[in-house]
Amino acid sequence: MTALPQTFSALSDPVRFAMVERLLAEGELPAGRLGEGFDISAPAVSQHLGVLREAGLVNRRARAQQRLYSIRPEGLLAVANWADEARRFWEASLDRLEKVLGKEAKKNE
Amino acid sequence: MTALPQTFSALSDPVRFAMVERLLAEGELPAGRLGEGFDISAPAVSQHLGVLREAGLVNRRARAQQRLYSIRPEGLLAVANWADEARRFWEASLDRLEKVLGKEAKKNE
DNA sequence: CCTTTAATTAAGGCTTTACTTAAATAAGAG
DNA sequence: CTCTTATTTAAGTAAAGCCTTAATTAAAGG
Repeated sequence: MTALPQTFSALSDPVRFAMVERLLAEGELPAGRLGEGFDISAPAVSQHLGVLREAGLVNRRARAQQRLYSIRPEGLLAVANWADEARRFWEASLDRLEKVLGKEAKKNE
Repeated sequence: MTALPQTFSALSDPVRFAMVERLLAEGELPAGRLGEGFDISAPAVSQHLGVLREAGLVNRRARAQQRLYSIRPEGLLAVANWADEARRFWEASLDRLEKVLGKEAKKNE
C-alpha cells in the first residue's frame, strides 16, 4: 500500500535529493533555477523533476513559460512517519535487550 | 557528508525494504529466513543483504554456517532526522504562507 | 573424510535509469 | 508574425541494477 520504495527511489539520486533540499530551503523555484550547479542539460533537469513529481514529492504550476516547483509535504511526511515508526521498533528491541542483560547481571550477582 | 541518497537507494527496492521491515518487526534473522516469501534465489538474497550492509542499514554476525542480520539503528536514524528537519522546513513555509493569507484576510475585512 | 547445510562470490544476461542532442510546445517581447 | 526564453518530449546510448546458474567457502554431522 505504502509506495515508500518509490519515494526512496526518487530521493536516491544525488541530483534529485539536492533539488528537494533546495526546495525545502528556498521554497518554490522554476525548473531553470533548480538545474543550476549540476552541469547537466535542461532535459535532464526536466526528467529529474518528472521523477520527483511522479513520486508525489513536488507540485508544479505554470507562470508564463516557467514551471514553478515546490515541495508537496505528503510525500516527505510519509518518510518521516515511517522512520519514526521504525525508531519505535528498534527502541523496543533495545528494551528487550536490556531486560536480557538485566537478567544476566542478576545471574552474576 | 550525509550519504542519505545511498541509504534511500538501498531502501528503494521493494525486496530490501521488506527485509528491513521484517528485521524491525522480528529482530535478528539469518539470511535464509530473510529470503522467504520472495521467490528469488539465495544469491539474490545475499546480494540484497550486501547492499543493505554497504548502506550501513544492517549488521551481520556469524553463527555456525548462518549469517545473522539485524538492524543498525544509525542508518535509519539518519533518515528520521532528515525527514524531521525537512518537516520543520515546510512548516516554516506554511507559517509564512499563513502570514500572507492573514494579511489578505485583513485587506478583505 | 565425505556429505549436508548455509551462504557467498563469479560471470553473464536482460531491464531500467540517467544522460545526451534534436525537435516540439508555449508564452512574452518586438 | 517572428524571435527569444523556458521547458518538455522524443529517440538513442552507456552505465547501473537485479536476476540467474555455476562454482566456492565454511561449518557441522555421521
